[in-house]
Amino acid sequence: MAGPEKRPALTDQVSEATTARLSVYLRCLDQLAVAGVRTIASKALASRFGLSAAQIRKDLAHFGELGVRGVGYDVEALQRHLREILGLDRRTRVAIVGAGNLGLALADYGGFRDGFEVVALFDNDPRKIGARTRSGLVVSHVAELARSVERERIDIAILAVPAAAAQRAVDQLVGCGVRAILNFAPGALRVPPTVRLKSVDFTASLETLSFFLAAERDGKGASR
Amino acid sequence: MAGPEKRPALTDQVSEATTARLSVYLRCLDQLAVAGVRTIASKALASRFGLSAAQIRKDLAHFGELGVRGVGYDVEALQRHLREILGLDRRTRVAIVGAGNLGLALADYGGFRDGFEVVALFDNDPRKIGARTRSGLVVSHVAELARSVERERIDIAILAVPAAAAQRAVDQLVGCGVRAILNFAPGALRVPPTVRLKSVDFTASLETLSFFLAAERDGKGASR
DNA sequence: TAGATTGTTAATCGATTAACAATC
DNA sequence: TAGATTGTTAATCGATTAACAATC
Repeated sequence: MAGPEKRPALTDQVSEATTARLSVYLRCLDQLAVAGVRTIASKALASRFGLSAAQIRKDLAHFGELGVRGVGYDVEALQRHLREILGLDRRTRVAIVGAGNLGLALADYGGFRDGFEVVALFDNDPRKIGARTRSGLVVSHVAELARSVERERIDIAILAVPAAAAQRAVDQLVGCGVRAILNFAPGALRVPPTVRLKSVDFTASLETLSFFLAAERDGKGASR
Repeated sequence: MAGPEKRPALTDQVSEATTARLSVYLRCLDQLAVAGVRTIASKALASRFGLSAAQIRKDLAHFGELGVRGVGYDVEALQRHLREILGLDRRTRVAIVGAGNLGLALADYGGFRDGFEVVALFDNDPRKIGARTRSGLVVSHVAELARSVERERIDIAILAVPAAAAQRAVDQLVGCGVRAILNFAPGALRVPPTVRLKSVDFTASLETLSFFLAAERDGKGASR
């Protein structure tokens, strides 16, 4: 006799690629809602980005029957669903580690979705401690990290330190109990399997473009 | 009788994923070289990040016989090869469009590889024109874009404008003949097939992390 | 020669796309 | 009912991994 059905965890079923697309779908729905569109078909949605309608339907189907056959998706309802799926229906408290150019820019960046609040900013350079961002956030010393993560109930840490300092900073964050890290430092980082690390390696992205330019220059270029 | 062998373009053979990894390999080799390591096996290299040795060998094999059987890869030689493959053996001239927090931070960011030079910075806000970054770069009006792209021989444009302005800016860049764009604005963008667009959507990455936290909270969380 | 490690081919895995029955 | 479009299953495609012959 079989044991009780153990449904596989949602995060195991849903690929990283799918998850990343959910954000893009939501952003598009926001535009549609503003434009007064009430209902949209996967095909119409697909034509807005370069994706296939089947992929959109499959991505969304992970989370239940979100559409209506013969009709399409209700824009507002799907917005609400995606917001909830992405955890955007609650406040997410963010700490930024690294108060250099990038860390400061991210602290004042206006493009995060409602719900994300940058509540702490750290650096290890004594000269930066106590400085204020334009939005009034004060730079704290990383020695305060553990205390702050607990008191401020940090959900996600954004890492904006130089590559050479990144692994140590990650280790500190993990030691403080941070479960999710968005890393802007280039290069590979190690985290224990319980911690989610997502890296935004824009230097590598830039070098990818450089690769394509070099290949085209050499006449080995793409034909696309 | 068959026509002359038409070798498929290098950029068609090599996947985007492979290309992105080349940067990471190179960064690792730089560390090894500094540490005085002369030779490294794919297996040892793999253990440094979470990748498999087979994948590294396969990635590198796209570009010729870069290793020595029975021995491994010569660190310095592989460094040189990767630099050349990635086009890092020449200067790459970069323009940044958008002089907000992020654009200014990127203009002064110290982490780009040698060879990348930020030579121009644009905005459409008259109040920002003429301002100087810490490194002395002057903000120009986007109306100057076409002239500047030609005169400054811009290779790559970095887009750091708000989401709402991104598509228009992309269209302008494309109109000016820019062939490669690194985009930091969230959301989907359209470019003609001749232009390489690489997006760094860190807001989507942040929302991905938020998704995992939400899933774990609901007990649907990952088991990994 | 024996041991090690590559480059490459074959097997596996996962993600995307196509097709279609279900159903509004 | 006819037309449209979903959710889902099957087919395709591509990328990763495993295996091994080549060779230092």
